[in-house]
Amino acid sequence: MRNVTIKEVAQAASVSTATISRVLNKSGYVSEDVRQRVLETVRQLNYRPNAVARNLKRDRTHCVGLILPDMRNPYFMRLAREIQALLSVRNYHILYTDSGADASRERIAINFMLENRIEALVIAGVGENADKLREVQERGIPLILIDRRVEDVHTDIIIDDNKGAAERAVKLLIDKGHRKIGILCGPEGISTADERREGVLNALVRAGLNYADMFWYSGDFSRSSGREAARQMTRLLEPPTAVFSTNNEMTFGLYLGLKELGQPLDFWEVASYGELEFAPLFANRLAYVKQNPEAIGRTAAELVLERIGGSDREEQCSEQIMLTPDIVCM
Amino acid sequence: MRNVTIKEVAQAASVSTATISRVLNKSGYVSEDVRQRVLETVRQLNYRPNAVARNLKRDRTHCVGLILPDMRNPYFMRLAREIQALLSVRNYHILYTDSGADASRERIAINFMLENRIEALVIAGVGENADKLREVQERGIPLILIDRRVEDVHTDIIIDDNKGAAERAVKLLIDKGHRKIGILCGPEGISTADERREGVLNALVRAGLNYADMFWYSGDFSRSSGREAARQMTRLLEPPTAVFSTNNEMTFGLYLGLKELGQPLDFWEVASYGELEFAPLFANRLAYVKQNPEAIGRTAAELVLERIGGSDREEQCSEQIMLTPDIVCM
DNA sequence: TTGTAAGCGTTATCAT
DNA sequence: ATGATAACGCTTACAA
Repeated sequence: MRNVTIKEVAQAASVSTATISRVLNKSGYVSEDVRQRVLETVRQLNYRPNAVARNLKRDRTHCVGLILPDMRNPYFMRLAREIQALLSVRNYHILYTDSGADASRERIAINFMLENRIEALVIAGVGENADKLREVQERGIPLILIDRRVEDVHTDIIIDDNKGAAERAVKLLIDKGHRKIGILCGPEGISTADERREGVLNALVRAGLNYADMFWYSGDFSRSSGREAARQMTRLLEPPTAVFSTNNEMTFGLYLGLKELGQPLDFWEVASYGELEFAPLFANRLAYVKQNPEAIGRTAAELVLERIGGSDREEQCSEQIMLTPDIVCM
Repeated sequence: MRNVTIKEVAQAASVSTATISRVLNKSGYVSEDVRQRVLETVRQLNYRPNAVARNLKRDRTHCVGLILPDMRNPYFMRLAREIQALLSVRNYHILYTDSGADASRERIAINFMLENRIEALVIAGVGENADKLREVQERGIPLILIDRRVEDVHTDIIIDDNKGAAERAVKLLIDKGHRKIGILCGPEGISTADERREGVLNALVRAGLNYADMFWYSGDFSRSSGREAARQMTRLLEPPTAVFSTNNEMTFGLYLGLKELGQPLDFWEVASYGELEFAPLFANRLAYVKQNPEAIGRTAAELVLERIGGSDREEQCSEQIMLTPDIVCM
């Protein structure tokens, strides 16, 4: 069954396409009986307007792009869900891509979205596509960074106080008396990783501890790198007595690693940046930085609507919205 | 910076729009020097073709719709990620909606997708929109059901052998000697819930056990209903000695409930339909039906491509692909 | 090898 | 209150 066009509806209802359009968009005047007749014909022919044509004509798509590094991470999905929920109320829809934390896939996704004339882009970027992101801006598309900064891109951003929170988390370990701490870092270049590392350093310095006394593990925010860290740290002659993991997936991996190694899960005092959903089930000796992905999502959605629908003053100031997460001890 | 149109590029390169189009699409003949000149101009003007216009003209959007009931459930997200990965290789993109297991939101999403002329729809439906789904089919859009059936909709479907797997899981509990089992059911009307319930009944009948001797809890596949089940079951004068939970979220909730009630996590022998990512960390007395969302995603993606690109024989047979999950004991 | 122009399905302006 | 009709930005016969 081919799709019916507005022209065919017009013919069937013996009115002009303009009238059909007016009825369907509730724009302009149309007499009640004609309106009824049109509506009836629309129903009979099961007419469904072609949004592609409408988008071309109106030069708006009601689509917002969303690019995230991993849709299996509940943190990002809670965030995504919140955005979607809020935008859908205003009849905006999401073109969603999982970049897999891969710069080239991210580029492809941005290009696709550009060609499809998304009206705004929300992205937790891998950090290497500053040029593309600037292009987005130059084309007048509101760009909203979430979770991570991108060097040389200046725009709205919604982000944790990564440094501060990491510092507090590590301080907590130090206050409990730990002097040798395993630090599981994320990939350099990702702003969250860098800032959290800075926070760690701050905490050490303030406590008069030595950088070199810690065990530094450089991971990639993945589960498997957390696992690997566990393996390495248990093998040390003098293993750390506590661990600070800079993201939730690595923390998860750390526990998986301990389990595989036959060690008890409370082998270390652990502090984690980011929550583990299942932590309440078993954890003791665990503290975590409680992020609020829903808040980020909500703020992002509001900002999108503001920027899209907003006034036409060309230069709006870009906002940096910083969230201060709590630290939760189990 | 307004978007440049093909016309402007043509002017700047002093050729016709047709030539630009030919260069960019590598279609038809164009001399090498003109080609170079065009490419250069395209670069200089930073021209980016308008996919909306192209889609209208070509009558294809390269978009596939995906509707899932909950993007926070890792099961669905693993599935979604796999679909996306495979489709993106063939330059297809995903229009993704979280229906929140809500029929009316699902309707809205389907309508939106219909208007936006998606080329195929993959959906784990709530079950109440058979009419809409049939409309999708009638419009010639390949429809692929995953995970759940929808009554009166006949099309490709990729699905677990829910009944068989549930039966085996319950048999396992019975074989271990359990005679009073708590059964955590999902919402009636959702095919997975219904089929798993059937599987349970089969297992009971085959073992000569009495329906009425079990504790039946009717939940909604959510974490909180699992929690509530734990509360009710521990309050019984004669609590069950084992539990079969018909989905992963309820199993999670069950454990959360136990924890809140101050009970040990191995209070019950548990069998769960669907995996808990963190189960390896603590679980004993847990068996689970190991689903394979990646396989479902992969199969769905392949089917989409086959249906879209496939030959034009109008009537292709619809396939029912049934996966047989293993049961894993921890 | 290149250009002209019709048309994709809408919306919106201008007549009437 | 309604109808013609010119766009929107592209692709693709068809001409040249």
